[in-house]
Amino acid sequence: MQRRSDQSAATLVADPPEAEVSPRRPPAGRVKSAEIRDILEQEIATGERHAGERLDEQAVAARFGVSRTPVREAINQLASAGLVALIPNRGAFVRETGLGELVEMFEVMAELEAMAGRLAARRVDPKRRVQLAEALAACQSAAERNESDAYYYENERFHEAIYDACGNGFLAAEARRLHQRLKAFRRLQLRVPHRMRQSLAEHRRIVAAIEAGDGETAEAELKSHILVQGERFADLVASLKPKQG
Amino acid sequence: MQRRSDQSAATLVADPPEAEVSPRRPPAGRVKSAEIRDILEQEIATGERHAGERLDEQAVAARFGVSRTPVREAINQLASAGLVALIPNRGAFVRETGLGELVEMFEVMAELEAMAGRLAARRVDPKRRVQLAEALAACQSAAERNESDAYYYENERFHEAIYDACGNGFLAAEARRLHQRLKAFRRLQLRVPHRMRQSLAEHRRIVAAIEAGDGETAEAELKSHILVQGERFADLVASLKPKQG
DNA sequence: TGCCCGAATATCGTATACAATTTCCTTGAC
DNA sequence: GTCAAGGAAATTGTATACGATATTCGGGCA
Repeated sequence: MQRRSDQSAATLVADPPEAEVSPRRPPAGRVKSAEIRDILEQEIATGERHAGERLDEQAVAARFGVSRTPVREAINQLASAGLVALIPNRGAFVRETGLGELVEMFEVMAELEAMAGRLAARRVDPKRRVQLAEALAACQSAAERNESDAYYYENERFHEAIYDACGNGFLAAEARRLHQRLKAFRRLQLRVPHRMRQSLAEHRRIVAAIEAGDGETAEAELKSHILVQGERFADLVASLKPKQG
Repeated sequence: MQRRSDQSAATLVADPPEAEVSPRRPPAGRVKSAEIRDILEQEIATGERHAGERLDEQAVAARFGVSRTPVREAINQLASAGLVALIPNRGAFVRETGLGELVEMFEVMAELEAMAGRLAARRVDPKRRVQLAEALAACQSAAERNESDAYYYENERFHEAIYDACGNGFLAAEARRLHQRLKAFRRLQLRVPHRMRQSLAEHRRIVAAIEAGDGETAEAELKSHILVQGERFADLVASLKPKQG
C-alpha cells in the first residue's frame, strides 16, 4: 500500500534506486535509517542545523516521508557519534561543536596520530613502507603542481597510510573516525596560502623518522603537524566570526 | 534481578540550550533495551557467545519476553560500540574481539589516559585537585579493608577524576567511552591477588606527579599503569581459554 | 498573591503488523 | 546425476498503534 513513489518531498535519493546490474554490491543506499543519518550528519556538520536545535522525530519523519522508526535509529546513531545529545523526555538536541571543543578534538587527534607514527616507526613492514613513500610522493607531486584540492586528497591518503602502518587496527579505526569527524571542519582551511608547502615539509620529516625507525621523532613531528593544523583552524574560525553569539 | 541504574545507555552529555545539571533521574525505570544490551554485552565479553555467532532478533526477543523493537535498539547500540557487526539484510554477528584486539584497545587506552594525566598536571584546578585526592583516599581505604569490589568501584572513580581534571572535555568523553567498552572485559580480572596493592601504589605516584605539576611523570606513570592492566588481562585470558573453540 | 495539586499534552519506549529481500529447498531439464 | 531456476520460508527493515511517563498549564485553596 505504501508504494511511496513521491520522493519529491524529500532529498532521500542520493543514488539511483535502479540497482539492476549490481546484485552483489552491498546495498549502501537502501537502508533508510542510514540515509537519514548521513543527511542529518551533514546538515549538522555544515551548520545548517544550528546548535541547540531540537530534532523532532515526527518532523524529521514527515520531512523524509518515513515513519518514526528509521528516524529513531538514525538519531540514536548520531547520539552514539556524539553529534546530538539525548535528553530523556525532552528530545534530541544538536550539540554545539564550539571552537573550544574543536580545539580539544584536534588535541586528541594529534595524540592519536602521534601514537600511530611512533608505532609505525617500530612496526612498519616493507609493503606499508612502500605505500607510505608513494603517498608522500603523491603529496609532493600535488604540491609542485600547486593544486590544493589534489593535495587535500593526497594528504588524506598519506595519513591513511600512517594509520595502516601503525600495526594497531583499533587505533587505526579510532583515528579514522576522528579524522572523518574533523573532515567537515577542515575543509574550511583549504586555501590557507603557504600551508601546503609547510605541510609537505612536515610530511617529509615524518616519513624520514619512520624510515629511520625513530619513533620519538615521528611522534613529535606528527603531534606538531596536527596541532599546527588545529591552531591554524582556530585562527581561521576566530577571524571568520569575531563576535559569534 | 539486581536493578543496575547504569545510565551508560548513550552519550547523555548535558550540553544543549539551557541544560543545567538535571537533578531528575534518568529513566531509572526499566529501559528494556538498555538491560538487554548490558546482558548481551556481558555474554559477548565472557565468550558465552562465540565469535561469528548470529544474534537472532526473534530468539533474543523470545528469550527476554519482549518484542523485537528493544532488541533491535540493543543490537544497534552494540554495533555502535563495535561488539557486533551489522550486515544489511543478513543480521548481526558477534565480532571476534580476539586477544589481539583487546591488547590494541588497552594500548590506545593507555595513551589516552596518559594524555589526560599529562594535561591534568598542567591544568588541574583546586576543586578537581581535591576530588582527585579524595578519590585516592577512597582507593586507599578500600585497599586497607582489602575489599576488592569496593576497590574496583573506587578505581573507576579515580580514573573518572583524572578525566575530569584534564581540562579537555572531548578527551574525557573518549576516554570514558573506551573505559566503558573495556569494562566488560575487565570484570574478569577482579580478583587478581596482589594487583590491588600495586595499583594503589601506582595511583599514589600518579597523584603525586599531578600535584607537582610534573606532566611527563604523570604521563609515564599512567601509561605504565594501564599497560600493566592490559598485560595482566592478556595473561588471564590466555590462561582461561587456551584453545577457545 | 503564592503554592500545591491534578488534568491535558507531548514524547518516549514498546508492541504488533506488513513489506521487501535474502536464503534455501525443491523440482525440472539436460 | 548434476546443475540451474523458481518458489517458499525465513529474516530484516519499516509502518502504525498503544501504553507509560514526564512536563506543563490551569484551577483551587491557604
